[in-house]
Amino acid sequence: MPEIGLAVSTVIFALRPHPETGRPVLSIPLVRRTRDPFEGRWALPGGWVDPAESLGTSASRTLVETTGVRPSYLEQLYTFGAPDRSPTGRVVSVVYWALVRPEQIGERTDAGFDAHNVAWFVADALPHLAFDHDDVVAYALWRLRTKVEYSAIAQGLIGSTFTLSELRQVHEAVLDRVLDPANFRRQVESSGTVVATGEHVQGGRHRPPRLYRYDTSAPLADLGPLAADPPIPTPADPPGENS
Amino acid sequence: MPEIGLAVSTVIFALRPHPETGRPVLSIPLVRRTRDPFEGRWALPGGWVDPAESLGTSASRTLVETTGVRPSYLEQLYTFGAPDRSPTGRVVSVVYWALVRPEQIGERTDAGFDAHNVAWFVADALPHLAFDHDDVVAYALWRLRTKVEYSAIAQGLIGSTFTLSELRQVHEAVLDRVLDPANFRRQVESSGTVVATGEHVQGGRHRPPRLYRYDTSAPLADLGPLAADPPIPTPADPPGENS
DNA sequence: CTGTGTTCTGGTCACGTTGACCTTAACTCA
DNA sequence: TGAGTTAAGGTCAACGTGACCAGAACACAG
Repeated sequence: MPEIGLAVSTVIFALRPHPETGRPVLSIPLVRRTRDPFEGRWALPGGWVDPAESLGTSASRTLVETTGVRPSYLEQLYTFGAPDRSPTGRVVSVVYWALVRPEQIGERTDAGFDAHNVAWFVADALPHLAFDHDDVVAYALWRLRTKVEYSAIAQGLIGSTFTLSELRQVHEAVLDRVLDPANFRRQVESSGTVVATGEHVQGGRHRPPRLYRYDTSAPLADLGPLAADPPIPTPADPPGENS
Repeated sequence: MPEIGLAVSTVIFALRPHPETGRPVLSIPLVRRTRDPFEGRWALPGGWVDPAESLGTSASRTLVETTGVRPSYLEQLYTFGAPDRSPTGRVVSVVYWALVRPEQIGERTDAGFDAHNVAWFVADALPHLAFDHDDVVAYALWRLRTKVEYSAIAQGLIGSTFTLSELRQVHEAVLDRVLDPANFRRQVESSGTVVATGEHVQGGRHRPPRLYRYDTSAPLADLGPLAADPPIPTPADPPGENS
């Protein structure tokens, strides 16, 4: 009953400025393989499951270790276990997907971080990945795009306060489709997932938009009777920050 | 990286006559544990993953071996891997859920089948199960009930031809809620998943209902870019049957 | 043979949601 | 002061849904 390696991998999503247009675009951090199976090819961040830790904890740990980002949302995606998916032996991968807020993408410079082997890619223009990770990413993208339409997960990609225009841009970037501002407003406001702070953003050359905040009492996504993964522990939270 | 046992379990759903009322009710077959962890308690059918077989194949195999039923639908549900879910060591379980048509529930009498340790239970009145299988079943039930409302999986629980009244009873049994016959008819017919055979069912003391058949060109459920599990091989298909 | 009870089948109606579109508000900048 | 911009609120038609109604087509009792 052993002989089967158990790994976790995570598809991490964040909105980053497009390298050419500069507009926010859905992006994924990848890790370059430095060892034999698929050496030199890009792959999803991940690692072996420690026998003492849960699958979700294992995902957060390997995710932070390899990419340095701190996710705002983590959910199990699917378990991939085709017998031939790794040429070096049987490996079953429990895959998670995660969302990261722009402010949490710290540009790491600490020891143990190899900038040459970790890089962000535009989600719709990835290179051919190692293992079956092309399929994994395709499925994760489908899940994210499906879920952003019926749940409030977009908050996992945006800061704590925002204008409805900014929130709409998140949805547009994920769905890769322009949305009607007025209809988007109506939909979001009637959903009750969002609350106006009362403040307005000054400085634009137009009418100052209201600031909003997500209603923290509402769940970010409906997982049914499944308990959500525990929040990721923060190594160093800026004191005085009211997140 | 070993030390972690990898298992599969399956939550199998079928409609069977309620032991008291006789009306069709959502039911689940369970297996009584004959070995140490949770000995004597009922648990989901399953077993260890063979290093040579895929996860889906492993689920179908263990499912047939222990319960004898042949599923019409099989889908991965979730992977459970809490460190303490098995008292004898670390076990990660990839859980599938399956649907079985009434005609496929053969009452097994062959050797190797222990009727005393396999039994069907009403899904909403299960005993307290081994391991974390109570949670597993709760999640599977939620998924089934959610999915029956927006997909055509109900065909996995019904024979090849049926009246809309019979199909409605399947939905009612799954959702545990009565549905308006006229509205149900409108919804199903406009979905295009079902085709009238042209025949009618005689014999009832009322207007003879049309017979329908599922449109086999339409997928049973939308899994996104994920390939559906391969159809379960039939040990002995009745020849001449046009399934 | 006729009435009654049953389900089947097609229909109407009110209501809520959605996409398309319009209008005014409120700001900056030339 | 006017032009340009986005914000914010509104209308309207189309659509899907739940509640409900009514005739159709059978079996059965009397």
